[in-house]
Amino acid sequence: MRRAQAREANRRALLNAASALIGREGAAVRLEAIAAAAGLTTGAIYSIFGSKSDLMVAVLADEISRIDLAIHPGYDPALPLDAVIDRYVRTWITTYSGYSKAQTAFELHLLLSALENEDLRRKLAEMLDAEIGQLARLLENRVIDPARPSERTTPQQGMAIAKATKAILTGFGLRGPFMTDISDLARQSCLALTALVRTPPGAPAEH
Amino acid sequence: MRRAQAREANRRALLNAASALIGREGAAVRLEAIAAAAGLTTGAIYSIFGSKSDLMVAVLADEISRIDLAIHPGYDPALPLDAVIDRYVRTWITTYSGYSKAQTAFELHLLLSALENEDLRRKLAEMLDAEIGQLARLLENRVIDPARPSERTTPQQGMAIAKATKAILTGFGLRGPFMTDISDLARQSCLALTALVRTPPGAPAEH
Amino acid sequence: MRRAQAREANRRALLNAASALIGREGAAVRLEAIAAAAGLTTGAIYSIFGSKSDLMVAVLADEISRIDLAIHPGYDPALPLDAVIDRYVRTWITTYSGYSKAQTAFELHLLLSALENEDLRRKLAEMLDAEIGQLARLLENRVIDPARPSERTTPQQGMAIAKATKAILTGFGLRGPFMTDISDLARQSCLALTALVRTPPGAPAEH
Amino acid sequence: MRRAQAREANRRALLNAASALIGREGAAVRLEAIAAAAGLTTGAIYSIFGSKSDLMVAVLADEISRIDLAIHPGYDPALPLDAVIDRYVRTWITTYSGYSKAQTAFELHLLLSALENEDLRRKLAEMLDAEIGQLARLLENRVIDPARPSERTTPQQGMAIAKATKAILTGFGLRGPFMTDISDLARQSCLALTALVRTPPGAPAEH
DNA sequence: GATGAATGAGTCTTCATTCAT
DNA sequence: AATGAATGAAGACTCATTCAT
Repeated sequence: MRRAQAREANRRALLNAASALIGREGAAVRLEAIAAAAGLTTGAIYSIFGSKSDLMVAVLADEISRIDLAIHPGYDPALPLDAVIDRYVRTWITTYSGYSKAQTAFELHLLLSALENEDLRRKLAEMLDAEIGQLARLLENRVIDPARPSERTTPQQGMAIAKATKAILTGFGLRGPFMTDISDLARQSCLALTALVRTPPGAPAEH
Repeated sequence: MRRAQAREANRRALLNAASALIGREGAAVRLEAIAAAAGLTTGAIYSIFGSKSDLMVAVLADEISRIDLAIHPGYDPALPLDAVIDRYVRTWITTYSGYSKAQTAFELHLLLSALENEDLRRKLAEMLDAEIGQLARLLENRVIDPARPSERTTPQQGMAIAKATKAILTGFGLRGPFMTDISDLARQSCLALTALVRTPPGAPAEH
Repeated sequence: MRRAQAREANRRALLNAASALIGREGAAVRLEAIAAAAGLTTGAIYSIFGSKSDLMVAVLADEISRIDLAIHPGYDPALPLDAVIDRYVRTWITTYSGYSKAQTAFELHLLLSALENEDLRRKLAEMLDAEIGQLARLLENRVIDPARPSERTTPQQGMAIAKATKAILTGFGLRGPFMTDISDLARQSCLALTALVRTPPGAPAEH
Repeated sequence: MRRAQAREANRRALLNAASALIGREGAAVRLEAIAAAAGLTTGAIYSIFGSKSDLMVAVLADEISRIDLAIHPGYDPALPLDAVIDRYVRTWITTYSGYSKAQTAFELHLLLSALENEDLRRKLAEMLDAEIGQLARLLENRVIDPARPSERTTPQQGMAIAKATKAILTGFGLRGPFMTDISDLARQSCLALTALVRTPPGAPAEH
């Protein structure tokens, strides 16, 4: 029994070390560095994970479950659409501006690994889907225009705005290190996205 | 004089070969493969570009200017804002859907390198700025609402929409490999961004 | 424990192989050749020495200690100064005449590297100091003139002769490839250096 | 005729550039660097010298003739042996302490090249022989012991001391960068070498 | 006679992976 | 189960040399 515990502890140590080092140095970290940071040797990685790529998958899976744990609680159902978005984006901006370059780098590395590894790709796709789903649920059944309180977002509309919002935030996030202050524009852009579900006086142009 | 032409032809051949191979195999392509595909040798790459990483930067710059070329051939100044955006996004989608996973990966690689290398960061920032500037110029002085033809986008407004548009396209581009068909949503989202400059009947919510 | 022994054996094998090949082909030997001659692979060299240049330093240190080992096995304390020198020089000549041109070249290479690399310079300086120190200890407290057995070399005198002896041997060694047979002259010159500590009937000329 | 002059000028420029760069960077200088320093291109080197190694030979030959030009004039024939040596060594020390590391490096490079190229070796051997011959002539027919003015050095003795002196100075010269102040010891050691031709009261020990 | 663009062989170095202990 | 020494394939980069202009 104690054997199994020790092994689990080693697994954890390696996972943490890997996560930290990937954030700092990228996916090209040497296994020896990870092992050393965990107080072990490369052999242990092979004993526990089988290969570098398997270790990477494990790190991603671990990261995903960690994020899931930190998920945001429901907002007041009475809030109108733009208020929800505004709140969400403000939270995102706050969180993101606290992000170090290293963390951004870490996510890019994960994306990259996922692009090169079908297993990872699927896992990441699931994770992103779940994330979007959560936001979509937050955005559905919301009053769009306070003047017409009966008109509320459908689940499909919630999903559409969720996807667009996530996309624009991703875009601003990545371009952040290359531009000057974007937080205001990011917020206003997200609010502008509510136009996706606003029926203008004229005609909505579907393709 | 023919010497310079030959060199330029070689440069082009290398750029094309590199672009194609990176699209197929990712940024890890061997220089020898690129050189061979261009009918040259690795030495030529060093003679012309100086190093692998410099070649990469050149490829990216070339890629960007290629997209720009495909897009900006002078739009009719009479087109209203949303028509210009619609056209721009359609072109982008066409170009981008021809993009392979590997090409996306290539861009991520460059972003990452740029995060770790101040020189590269600056270069990339410049390129992105220029890119946005071009789009901004396309979007300025456009009729916003056909009903009020005298009201046109200011340069500041053009810049704001350009930034937001680029961000959202970046976001959709990156998330593409992990989502199903996003082209319609991408287009509509971009159009929704025109809300950034539309004066709603009610009150504009500045922070 | 056997692991450490095996590693040490590999270290030795690489050192010997390197020494032999450098003697035959010069400092430009390929690492692969050295590794192969030792029945190992290039990776082993990096595992054990870290780099080619570190291997080179190790070879030199080994070479020096080998000569020292061959020479200093405790000379009889009763031997007078000139006998010790005579013996020392004879050993040196024997060792050195086994030296190939390439080995001389190897030492020149190291000297050069040391002139261009402060780290190496210090290391080499230490090694040379130690070498001289050993010889100096061999030469101190020796009877200078059998007729006056109570008069013995001081440590300072031992050091002076050691330095001069080493210098002249270095000189003869380097000039060897460009001159015909110098061994007799080398030996006699070293003996002549004892004049440094012999009180001539007349006056000692200090500067 | 002007063609030939231009070519000769280019030859000189390349020779000078090569000499300077070898002194600074060693024999591993790239031809392009030499050519650039001479305001030409690598092709010119091949046109004029044929190959890198041929250029090296030409540089050495040039260097030799330059040194020959700077040769020292005869000393007063009445000076006794040790005075001549003393004077010679003092001059050497003065000259040598003005030597830059680069110059020492340059000579080492020449030695090295000579060890690897039979042509160069022969040329250098000739040069060194000539040098020693000159010193030998300076040292022959000199009074050894002022008390016995009729006893003078034979040509053979002059040659022997010359060889030994040159050797010890070479040795001290090379070890200079690795030791602290050696000038006094160098001078005294050279004077001690006169013991080679001094008949001690006892018996001279020939092998 | 000089140019300079391209060649291409030559080598060091890295690092995931294996396996005897 | 972990160690850690050795493997060995992979690849970037250098630079003397060639040759069409």
